[in-house]
Amino acid sequence: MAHTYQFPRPALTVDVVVFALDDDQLQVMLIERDLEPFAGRWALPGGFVRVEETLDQAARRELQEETGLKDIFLEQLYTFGDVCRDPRERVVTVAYFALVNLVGHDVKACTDARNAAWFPANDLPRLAFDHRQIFKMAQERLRMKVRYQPVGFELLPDRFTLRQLQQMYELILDRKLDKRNFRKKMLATGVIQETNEIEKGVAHRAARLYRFDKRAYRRLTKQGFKLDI
Amino acid sequence: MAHTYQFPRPALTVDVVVFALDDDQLQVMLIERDLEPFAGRWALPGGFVRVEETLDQAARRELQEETGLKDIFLEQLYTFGDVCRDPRERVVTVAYFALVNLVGHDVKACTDARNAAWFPANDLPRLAFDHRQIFKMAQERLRMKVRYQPVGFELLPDRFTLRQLQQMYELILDRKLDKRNFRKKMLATGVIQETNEIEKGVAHRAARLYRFDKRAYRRLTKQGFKLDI
DNA sequence: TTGACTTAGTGTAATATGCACACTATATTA
DNA sequence: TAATATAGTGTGCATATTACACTAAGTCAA
Repeated sequence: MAHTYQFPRPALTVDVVVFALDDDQLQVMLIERDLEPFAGRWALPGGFVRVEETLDQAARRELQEETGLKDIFLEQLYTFGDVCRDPRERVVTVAYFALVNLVGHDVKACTDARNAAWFPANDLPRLAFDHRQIFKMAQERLRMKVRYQPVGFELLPDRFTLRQLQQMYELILDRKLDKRNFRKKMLATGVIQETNEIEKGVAHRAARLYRFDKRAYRRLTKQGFKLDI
Repeated sequence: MAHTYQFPRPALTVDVVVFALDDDQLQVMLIERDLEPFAGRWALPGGFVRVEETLDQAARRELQEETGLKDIFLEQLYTFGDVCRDPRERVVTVAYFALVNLVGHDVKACTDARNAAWFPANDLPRLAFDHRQIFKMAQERLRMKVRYQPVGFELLPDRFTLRQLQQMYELILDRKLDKRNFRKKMLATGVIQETNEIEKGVAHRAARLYRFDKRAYRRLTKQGFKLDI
């Protein structure tokens, strides 16, 4: 079925930069393209926006179809509209970034038979289209955002140690932080709460587990906060 | 001439929230719609993206066509893609925000015979479509941005007094600032330079004029800065 | 010319925040 | 039970933030 318009229209897509946290690496989800252009090259998950769905819905749908990830933190990043970013025709893409904790989110390799895999954020392969540029903006946004919003908890499991939390910040910001100052500041914000549990299965003194206080979390997500680290 | 695609495509537009600074008000540029839907209602300037132009180019072109404004500060804000934001058909719009100083930028009422005018930001009329929501996000972005980037100088004339600069911050942030602390901090950033000139035609002691240091300005625009006011 | 008025321009002291820094406690494993 | 690995904790110095009030210089009108 054909659709006809008086004036030519750009195609509209969404692309998603999904970040996850490995033990000691920040990871990004990529899929392998099987069609031209850039067949065989890795690319960000994404696809066309349908006329009956919002942009957010399109991003979530494509993400689930291509990687199996669902119900994750997703936020609009920027819209890329260079005329020649796709060699075939004019394609404007609304880029998103997403954060997910690896525990409880299996990546299936997936409905449209494309290969999906995690790559370390600081060692990505060559990407299709302008996806490298999109990734860089997502990384920059994550760095900025993490400093004044309690974002990033989405990268951790439900219960976590302060060590894990600090390591997350260190991976995102790409620098070492002082343990005592970090704990002091983080606890002062009130976003995390002590639990009675401690971690299990470690070959040394076990650390206390914390969880984040959803009430404070929501409040600070709106108001912003100063975690000047 | 008709254009046919295999799948339906949303229309793609740009809309621009233009801020300017009056003596004692933050102003926003609006145009009066002469066509349905929302005929007679005020709306943000904007229009369709052409396939041979980037999104930024589209925003600049529409702005010039509808308001006569050109060569102004322009930055992408967010892309609005709710399914029913335009009652006629699916329209996705890439919103921009712009800053302009009123001196030297006449608003003509304009090529496509629509009425263009400035309105005080805190007393806008009812707007067409979801433009109220777009405006609110632009205002919020401006508030956030002004605190850690030397943006906002675009709202002032080439030479300005510290009083004008402080008033601009007060209007954007909607709160009073301490004069001495403001001057201290602002001068400490190094973005503004003293000139030998003083203001003219005022009925009281004339204030020194300053200009902003373009070199420092560009550096701090990239690096970010902390003007914790 | 002078007095009234209006805004420009300036410094300090108290408080809060940021930052650097090292040892003891507790669990596991051999 | 000794070795090892990480957890967990406080202080002092430097810097930044804030609150706050008077004199200086110009215009204008009587």
